[in-house]
Parts: sequence; C-alpha cells; structure tokens
Amino acid sequence: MISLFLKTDSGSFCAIYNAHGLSGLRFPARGGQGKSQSEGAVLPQKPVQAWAQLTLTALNEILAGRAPLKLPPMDLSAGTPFQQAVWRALAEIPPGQTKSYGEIAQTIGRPKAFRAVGQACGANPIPILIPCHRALAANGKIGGFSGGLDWKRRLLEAEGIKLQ
DNA sequence: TAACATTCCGCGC
DNA sequence: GCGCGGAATGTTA
Repeated sequence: MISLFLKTDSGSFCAIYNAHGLSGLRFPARGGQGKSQSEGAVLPQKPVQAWAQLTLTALNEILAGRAPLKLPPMDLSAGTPFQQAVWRALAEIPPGQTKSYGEIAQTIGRPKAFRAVGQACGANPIPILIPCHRALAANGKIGGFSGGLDWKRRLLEAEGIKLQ
C-alpha cells in the first residue's frame, strides 16, 4: 500500500494505492501537507507513478468543471456488492447532472433502498473521482457530504449546477 | 441491534 | 405553500 500527495490548486490530496489501483482519496488536511509515505512492501511501484499522474490530471479536470479524459484504475473491492452497485451508478451520471438518492436506488433495482444509498455514498472511498457529490436529496436540496458540505457545493458549482 | 449523506404523509399556520 | 414531526425502509458493522 502506497500513499502519496497530489498537489492541486485546491490543496494537496492524499491518494492511496494498492496493487489493483487507486483505493482511496482524501481531501486536503487543513493543517499540514505531510510527506508521501510508503508502507509495507513496495514491489509494484512502477504503475503507481502512472496512476498518480492520471489521478492528478483527472482531479484538475474535475476541479475545473470538466469531465476527465481518463481515469486511473480504481480498486473498489473494499466495498460490499451493494456499495459497488451504487458507486457504479454514480459514475454513470453525466457531468453537470444530478440524481436524487431515490433515483439512484431505482437505477440499481432497489427502489426502497434510498436510505442505504446515502449510506453507501458516505462510505465511498474515492470522492470526486466517483462523483458522490452528484447525489442530491429528492427536493433538490443538497443533502450531506462526508468531506464537508463546502466541498460538495464547490464541486457542484464547478459543473454549473445551481442549488436551491 | 442501532445507526444512517432519505422519503413520504399529515398536520398547523 | 412552507415547515415540522414521525414512521417506513434497506444495508452495514
């Protein structure tokens, strides 16, 4: 497992990689930027640099309000099958559009699981790249966000989505 | 079993 | 119409 920091205009994001790809992404910590760390055996270090480059450019694209051309491989195996279904549904929302938690629940074939959909969004290990910010409450209100509502508002605004 | 980043319905204003 | 309170609901640790 390797974690390193990606510098963007909005701060330094912490990206976590394992053998399969990107497995986690954290918003910039407010105080420090810290050092990049590698833990455990560092054998497959070669692809990580390429993944990090893809992650960085994709982040910058999204923060600028544009759809990333290419995404790094992401390892979602940490999630339950239900969570992975939710994350896949989120990834299929086109940029600039939103879905309510209830609509996402319908998309994955469990119309009554809207409550659990919200929970799965909160458990999303890779915010921004998996666009959990495009999930809103049914009445068009913003709902919640694990990284802080400021981030959610900012990401939505970057895509040209207006809130009530 | 208890917690949720929800939703819906009924009330009072 | 708007806001509040409460119940139903699926998944997870």
